[in-house]
Amino acid sequence: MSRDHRVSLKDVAKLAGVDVSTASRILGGKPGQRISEEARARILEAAKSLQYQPNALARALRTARTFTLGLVVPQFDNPVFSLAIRGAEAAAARRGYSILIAHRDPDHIDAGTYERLAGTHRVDGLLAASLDDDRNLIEDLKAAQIPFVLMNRSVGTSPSVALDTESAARIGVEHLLALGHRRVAHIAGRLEGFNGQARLAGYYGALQAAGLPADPSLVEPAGYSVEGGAEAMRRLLTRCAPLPTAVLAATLVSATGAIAALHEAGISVPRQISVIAIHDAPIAAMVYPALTTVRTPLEAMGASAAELLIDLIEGGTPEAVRLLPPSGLSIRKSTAPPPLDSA
Amino acid sequence: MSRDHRVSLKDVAKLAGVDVSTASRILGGKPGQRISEEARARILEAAKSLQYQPNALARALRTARTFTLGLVVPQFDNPVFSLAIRGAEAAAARRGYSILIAHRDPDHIDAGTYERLAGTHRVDGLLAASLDDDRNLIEDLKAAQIPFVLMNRSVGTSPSVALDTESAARIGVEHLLALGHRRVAHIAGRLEGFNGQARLAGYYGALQAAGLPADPSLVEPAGYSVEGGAEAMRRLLTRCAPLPTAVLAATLVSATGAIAALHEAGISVPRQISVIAIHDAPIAAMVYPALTTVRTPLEAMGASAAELLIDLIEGGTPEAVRLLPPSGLSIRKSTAPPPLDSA
DNA sequence: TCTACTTGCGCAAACGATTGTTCAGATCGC
DNA sequence: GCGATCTGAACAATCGTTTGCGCAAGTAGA
Repeated sequence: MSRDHRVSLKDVAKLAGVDVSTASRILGGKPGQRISEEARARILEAAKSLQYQPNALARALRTARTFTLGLVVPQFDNPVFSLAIRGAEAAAARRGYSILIAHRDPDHIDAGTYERLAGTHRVDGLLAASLDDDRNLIEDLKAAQIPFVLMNRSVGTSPSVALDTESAARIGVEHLLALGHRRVAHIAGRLEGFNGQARLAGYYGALQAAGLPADPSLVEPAGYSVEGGAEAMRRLLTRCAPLPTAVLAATLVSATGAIAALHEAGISVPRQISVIAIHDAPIAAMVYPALTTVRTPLEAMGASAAELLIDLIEGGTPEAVRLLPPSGLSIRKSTAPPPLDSA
Repeated sequence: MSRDHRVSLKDVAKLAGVDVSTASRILGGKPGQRISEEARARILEAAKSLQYQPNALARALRTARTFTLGLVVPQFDNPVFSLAIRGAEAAAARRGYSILIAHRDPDHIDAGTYERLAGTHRVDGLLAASLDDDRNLIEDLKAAQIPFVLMNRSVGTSPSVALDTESAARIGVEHLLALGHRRVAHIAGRLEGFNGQARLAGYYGALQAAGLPADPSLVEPAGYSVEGGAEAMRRLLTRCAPLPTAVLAATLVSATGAIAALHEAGISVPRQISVIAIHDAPIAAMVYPALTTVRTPLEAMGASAAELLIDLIEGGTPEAVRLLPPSGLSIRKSTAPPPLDSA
């Protein structure tokens, strides 16, 4: 691992007394090569004694394969994405790929990010996580014929791995209904996006299945920030005539904002109003009261996206659109039966 | 950006009617080249019309410079590291570098991670974030003569960017003292590590400066998990004869655990016991009561580490060990004057 | 007008691998 | 014993750049 004279195939070949091409066939080549046992042993021996490490650059230049995946995320400090990154990195590593990360400011449209990754760095494929549906981007990637997988959302038939947010929302509402709640509000993300739509469907679906009316005045968009969640909660508190007894929050982040707003208003969680959030992460246990959540497989989403992308790159014709089901509830302290006088 | 026939320097040169070497000198070379204005214009024009993007692989092969930094982190889903990653990515991008990430399981010692990055991927340098001092690793990197920068800790004179945790701890304690507290406990991380030592020094330093005794029974190690923080708080509650009226927690995570334990014990925060934490992130505002924190420049740490590494790579002889001072307090709801009867 | 620079650019050799082709020697059938 | 076949390994081109060197033309000085 000395820097000044990195050992190359040439050194290995010289030591083993063979041509570099022969060394290459043993060390890097496909298995079906005709090489004598004797030479193979000498080459392996030489490679080991010199601590040979192939130069990925040279190999990539020749073969046009970098074994590198480009990962574009809108925010690193969102648990949804950090867990997904971790899953993707692990899965990629298992299959011999590395990950080149790039940040993409969601507000500042900049297709250059993808082009730099694909054109200059020659990544083999792109993992695109984003908060909203970006149809232009998808068209560009398709036109460029570069393998890509969408993460955290699904658009048309483009390859993607997303969460089954509809089921997650349904499960969340069902838990509240099982506790006895009949008036359940929904603090949504953005209603128009892929996940926003799915949550809404799950929320209404669960209510209807229980024979409850779908009341749009109980739904309040909040975006994906703490403050957004708090404001949405305040709006619900002032607007709703009989207050809801429970709330389904789109994400951990908006749930915590909502809880803060309830504290401010002097409303006890869960005694007066229960709160359940979609997604689970360590921070759910850290807020007060600890949040009951619907567990979603964030890490698996990253892993699955990486797997799918690699399958795509390596030429399989894999199933293209995956939706990962939630993996159950983490019942903590923020949900309870409704107050007795609410009936 | 079509895939099948990527445009190379040869294409540009042909279109401009010059040799590839000439095109290279204009497009990639250093500024001080002797080229006619006329040729330069033709080449630039050709490059633009063909949408030429240089192949970083080929360039790297020739120049032995990849303009890529390897970033090794022990956990992606820790706010300390996700913010640092974001800072590092942004700073690197500003200087034309990309970041290749690798996870390194802190429990599973595996030097291979670094070797793969340096040997196979040929990154220009390594950004090493870790939870504990890893002297072997440092020796290896030094021996390999590969530029590296330690993040979030400092060991000897190795290049590093860490937080001035000692000042952070001191500032935290000073805030508590200013509110009138005289009996301040410390929920520490791990006492032996770089940051653990620094926090302890800051904590004792502030107490001594105020003429207060240094009482080791008020210091309780907790590790870096929510549950660790809770257990440490419980131990303090049972052990300390007059209870402390305030607590300095090593991190956001242990602070939330501590608060949970206080809630369980029926102790009101901040009325009976104040809590202040080191580090600041959105979740600080989300716990109840909202945490007062000492703000530390996590994103700047990542950025500064990347900057320093790039300086190192590009041959400057920059100041090697940086300690970033905290940037003040975020005073929220978890600190208040001590109860009147505590004096 | 002749030498001596300067200028602008092309030639060709790298960088470190992969891979199609060639080629010498061994093996085989007859 | 001789041509055909097979085997194992070397030869050489190639991927897309960068860069030392040399060469022709132009310019200047004497």
